[in-house]
Amino acid sequence: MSITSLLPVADVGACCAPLTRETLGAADAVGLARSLKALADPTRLRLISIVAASEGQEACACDLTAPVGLSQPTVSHHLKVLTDAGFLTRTQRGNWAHFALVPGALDSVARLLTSA
Amino acid sequence: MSITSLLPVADVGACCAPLTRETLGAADAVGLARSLKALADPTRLRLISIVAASEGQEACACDLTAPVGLSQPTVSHHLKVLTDAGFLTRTQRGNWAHFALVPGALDSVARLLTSA
DNA sequence: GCCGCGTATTGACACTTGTCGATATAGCGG
DNA sequence: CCGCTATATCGACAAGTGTCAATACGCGGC
Repeated sequence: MSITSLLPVADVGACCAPLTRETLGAADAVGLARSLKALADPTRLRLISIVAASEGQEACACDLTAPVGLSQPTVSHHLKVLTDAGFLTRTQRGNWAHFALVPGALDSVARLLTSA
Repeated sequence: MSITSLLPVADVGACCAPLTRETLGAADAVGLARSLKALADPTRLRLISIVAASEGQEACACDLTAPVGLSQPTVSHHLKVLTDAGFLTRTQRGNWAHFALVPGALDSVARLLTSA
């Protein structure tokens, strides 16, 4: 895990004007890039997708390992990255960990990329 | 440059339903991740932003090196990544290279991230 | 034809990242 | 209290990435 991910995360969307409206400051660019980096992995995209498709937009970690076909530690790692980046929330319920979409997090990033 | 970028690029948007509508297939996930990877760098975001803010959404490469404060080869590299990913187009005019935004490319990616 | 200028490519380097096996931690049921 | 199950962390490794200095390429002017 890089140092960068220890800095204030979950600032998704609390940023700036869309890319194409005015030129991005260096700091804003770093922040947006951090969010995009968290998304820029096929496995993580699929995990988000699966969670989003689950009812209540929430899924048990135990149901996430098989679909992506990777080892349990690896999936756990990806879930942590997504959680640290503010796209998922983690709640422990009994013995199981449940991950839910943070409403609006994806949309915030999308809004920054949109020109309209 | 990794092998992946040699595969059919510029397929931005010619993909699939939004992440949150239905679960992403493995292949689609790889494609979207590739697009996001191209964007997930502060320097590249700033380059896009500068190009977008230029008139005609087009800028000369000579005007792009100074603002980001990196060496000329590095900027050239980033511009190539963005071009290969289908976000910019390159046109040589005399001695100078001009880079323009591909209309709708960013929006296509944004649309895949949006739930609405 | 040669030179100078703008841009791209190459080679090298440190750093980051995705992955796994092994291990640690935490909660439940007996 | 003990073992079982689910999840997280650790350590290691290969592969990918951002950066630069050096060099090559291409075009216009002299």
